[in-house]
Amino acid sequence: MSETTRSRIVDAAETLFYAHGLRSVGVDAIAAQAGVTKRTLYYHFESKDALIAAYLEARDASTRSRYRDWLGNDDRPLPDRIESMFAALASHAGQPKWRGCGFTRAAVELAGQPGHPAVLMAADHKQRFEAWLAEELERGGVEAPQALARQIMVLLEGAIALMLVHRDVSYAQAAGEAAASLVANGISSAPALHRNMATRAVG
Amino acid sequence: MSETTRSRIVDAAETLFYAHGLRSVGVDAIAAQAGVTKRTLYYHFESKDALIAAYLEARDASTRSRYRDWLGNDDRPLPDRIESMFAALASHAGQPKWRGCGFTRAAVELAGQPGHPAVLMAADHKQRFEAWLAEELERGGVEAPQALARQIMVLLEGAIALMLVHRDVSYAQAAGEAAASLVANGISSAPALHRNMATRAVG
DNA sequence: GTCTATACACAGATAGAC
DNA sequence: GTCTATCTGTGTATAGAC
Repeated sequence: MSETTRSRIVDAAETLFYAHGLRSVGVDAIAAQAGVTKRTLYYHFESKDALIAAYLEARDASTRSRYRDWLGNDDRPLPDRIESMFAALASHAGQPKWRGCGFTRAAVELAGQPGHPAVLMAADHKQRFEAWLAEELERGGVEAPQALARQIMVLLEGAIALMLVHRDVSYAQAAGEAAASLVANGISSAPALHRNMATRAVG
Repeated sequence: MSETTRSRIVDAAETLFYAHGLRSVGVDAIAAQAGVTKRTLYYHFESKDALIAAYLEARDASTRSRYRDWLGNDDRPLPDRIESMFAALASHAGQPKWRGCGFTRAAVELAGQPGHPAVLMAADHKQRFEAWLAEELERGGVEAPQALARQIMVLLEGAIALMLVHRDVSYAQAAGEAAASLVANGISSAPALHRNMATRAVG
């Protein structure tokens, strides 16, 4: 079947691109991993760039649904849900095969080519993610959901980058505590309900 | 002179590696940019990896001194100084040639080779940076300087990554406001002195 | 649709003259 | 110390048979 061949190629591309990066992986390696020849790969994909696009498109939905699971849908307080999301990220990042965010890494690798399709796809993904976060925050009763979503994005992104550099998942915990504090302070402006941010942040 | 030739090569490497990435730039291009031949380049550097190391070493001191300038040394309140640092980052990131953090980008490009010297240099640089931040926070009277320095690192790193992806410097502003709030709350635990984080964060 | 074989450019690195 | 010329591997992509 053509569909299964194509999907095998995409699976191989996902595995190798995420593990080693875009430029480090050649189409030879992807074809070999998929169990086909280069010629077959080029029958299904016009170019390596098209394969990169297919790789990122496959990751988009799965990544967002993963974070949806991490945030959860229960009736717990929103700050706790946010902190749980960061805790799940830390656990995920501790796995040996974890290599950060595939979208950010693609944008970084192609930073010299701002118009590259993969860079645009990365920006779209991040924007959709941020919009989803804002929706969740709004449903949770946050006063300024968009501004807060942006700050949580920064914390997520920074934690991922530093966990990748240092191989130390504690950055996600520090980020999660900061995020939870921001959310807690954004839900109610009554002073009595404010958590002590310094205490939480130091945790 | 041998020294000037070598430094011309390093300058060329800095320009090209930062602009286009490590793997995208070949030694041919660096030699051409430096005005020497490949053979001369290989007389001064054992390998491309050695050249990459020289590139990162040259960036280490300059990057840290740049942030030192941005933070300033005056007697303004620490939260304002931190926010100024993020504002300066935003201004810097708005320049057309800006391409994010060279160290993070190196670590990302080489994520598939965790033991690579450049990855270790990136980790060292980040660690030194974080230690410097902690010192400054401690001098500013912050209660938990190390934990706070780590959170500010996360905010810096995340802002840089998202500015690179979106080409939108407002992420640095959002991060700066969050950082200033964290610092303000970390200086004094007296409730009356706590800034309203939500108000600041939305700004 | 999938194969074998190959074109063509460019990568990092080296030989040996001057 | 710097040059011209070259080696060898690998990169993306293609020709043409089956």
